[in-house]
Amino acid sequence: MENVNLKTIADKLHLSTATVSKALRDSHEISNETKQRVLHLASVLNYVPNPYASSLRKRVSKTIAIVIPEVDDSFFAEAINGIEAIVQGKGYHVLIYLTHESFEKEKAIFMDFQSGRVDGVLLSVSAETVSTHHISNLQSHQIPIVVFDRICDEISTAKVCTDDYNAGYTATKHLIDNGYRKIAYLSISKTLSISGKRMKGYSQALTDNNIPVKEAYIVECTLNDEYNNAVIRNLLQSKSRPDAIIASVERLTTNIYLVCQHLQLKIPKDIAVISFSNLKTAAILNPSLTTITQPAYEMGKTAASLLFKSIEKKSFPLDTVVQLFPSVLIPRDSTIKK
Amino acid sequence: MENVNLKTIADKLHLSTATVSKALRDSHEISNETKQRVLHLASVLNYVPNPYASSLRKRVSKTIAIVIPEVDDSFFAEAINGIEAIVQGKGYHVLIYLTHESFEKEKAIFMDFQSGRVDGVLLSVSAETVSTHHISNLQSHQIPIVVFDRICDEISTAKVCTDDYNAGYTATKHLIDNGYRKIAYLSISKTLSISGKRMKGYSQALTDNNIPVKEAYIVECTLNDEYNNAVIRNLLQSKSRPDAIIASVERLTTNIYLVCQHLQLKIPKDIAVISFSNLKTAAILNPSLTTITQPAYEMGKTAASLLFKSIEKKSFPLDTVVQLFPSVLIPRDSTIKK
DNA sequence: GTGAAAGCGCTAACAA
DNA sequence: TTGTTAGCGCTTTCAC
Repeated sequence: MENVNLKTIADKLHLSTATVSKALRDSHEISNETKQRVLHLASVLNYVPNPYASSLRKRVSKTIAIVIPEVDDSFFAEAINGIEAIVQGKGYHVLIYLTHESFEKEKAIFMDFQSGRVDGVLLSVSAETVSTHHISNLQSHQIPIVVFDRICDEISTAKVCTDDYNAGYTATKHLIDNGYRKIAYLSISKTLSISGKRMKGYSQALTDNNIPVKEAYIVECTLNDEYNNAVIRNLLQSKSRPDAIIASVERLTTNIYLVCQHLQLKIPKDIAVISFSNLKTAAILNPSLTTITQPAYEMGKTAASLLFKSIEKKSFPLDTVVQLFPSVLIPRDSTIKK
Repeated sequence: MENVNLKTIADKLHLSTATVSKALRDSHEISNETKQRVLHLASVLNYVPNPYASSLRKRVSKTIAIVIPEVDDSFFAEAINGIEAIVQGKGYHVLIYLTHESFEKEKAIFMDFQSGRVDGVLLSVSAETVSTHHISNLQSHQIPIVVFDRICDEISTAKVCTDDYNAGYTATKHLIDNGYRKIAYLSISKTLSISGKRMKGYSQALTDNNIPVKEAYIVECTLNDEYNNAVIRNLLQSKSRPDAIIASVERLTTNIYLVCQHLQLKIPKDIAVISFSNLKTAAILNPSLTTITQPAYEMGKTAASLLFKSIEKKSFPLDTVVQLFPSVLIPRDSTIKK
């Protein structure tokens, strides 16, 4: 099949490409009759404009990027759905990039964006991200960026997130209220802001309840299941075994449950478990899992909407926007002794 | 910050853009000294080539598309990881499109691809997809397509999938072997090939074991949780209640478990459950879930590799390739009475 | 209301 | 080895 372009149509109709172009974009300069003829032929010939020619000329790509650590996570999956709902309506396209928690990858991706490949970026930073030059650097190229969930306080742009300090505090308080005092916290990064804030909430809740914060109870996990299992096993076999665990990310849940099974520790009798999680299966786990759940879909929608506000009106001041969403603690059996 | 392009570099170095272009692409025509000077200045100026200019000129986008029904599903999430692993290595970019099971959306997306936006497409068809014109139409524009998991027999291109007939048969046989005979099948689409094949395996297994196939036991579900819950509730409250359920997609698991909880039906005593699923939490559900699990990551990798074979060598015959992966039945407590 | 011409940034053929 | 030129397909002045 031939590739049909403006010239094809122009030639057949004895018009110029300029006229055809304008007709297709419904310009007022063009007579109705011409518009009809052009539109008709275009549809007959199945004309689809070349987006790259248009991008090159207009310096606009009609494309945004989503840069996230991973997809195999309910929060990000749901957030993508929210983003997509907005993007869809705008007729934009979505490039997706997974950093797998690598700062190097994140930097390389952002470097590439200087090319004008995308009109805006939705970012959730990697666990390894320790500086924000790549971000501000891109901003200096007038590419709007909205960070969501895993934000960086340092960068000056719109932030869509939950109140992680409070969430950490609430989770810890919930455990304390249910009779647990030896509470461990599984982090995924020392540097990640959300992890840090959740942890601060955790420490503060302990302190407020006269429970000393124990270094040994703060454990850093990774992307590696083997490693995480080992770390969790160690924790649960240590002589001062905790009686509760807070998992700062969804994916640690399975590790914890399996290690407990393996060690024949009963949840919540021997050990309580609460997880930051959007897992649909939380309610049907054995036992059902108490979660801190974020409004992922709404956060995705909001992040995308903000980004488009800036794309559509570049004077829109992203840097002043902080959209804080409430996350909710959903108490289930994993933290409540019968 | 200024946008630096070939001309910027050429001017500063008193070279032509052609020379700079060639130098950057390490052409043998260019002297080493010139290459060094160009490379150096490019890195100093932070030059990033405009991908759309290059795409326009070379008629190659260095971009592929993933078109899938949804992301919030472990199979697709893992498949994306596999795809990304390959794409990453090729220096390609990934556009992602979610059809949310809508045939209309799928068609519109494929229509757009005629523009040359992508060099290839990885597709898992929507549940509503009833014809394949949009696919063959795109193929006639020389865009290679690889279908994975949810394939269409009619289209002539590479297919990466599991043996769904066998999987359906095996699942059913497993239930029969464990003493269940009133086995229901939850489908998501009458037209979807994988759903049909899994169902055929189901029927055949029943027939082979002298169990009549009951229409009432074959239930079509949707994307709507409310609706699915109602349908499942009906099924489980009917006077001829089944004693086992096969869920043809992962996301129905939570519905089934919750309805059972609600109706106070015990799994697997009152009702067995087996699901096509890649859920990481399968092993820690209450009770642990027997699954038919597909090698999603490998399938994603294979699909992407095949696509690139065709992109890189357009004579590569995709249409003869069918990569059948084995899915595995992982028996757990949800189908095995104690 | 329509068209000619220039140009977005890059690459490829061809000249020098 | 380097440069000139043309052009990918589209949009946008500006002239008619």
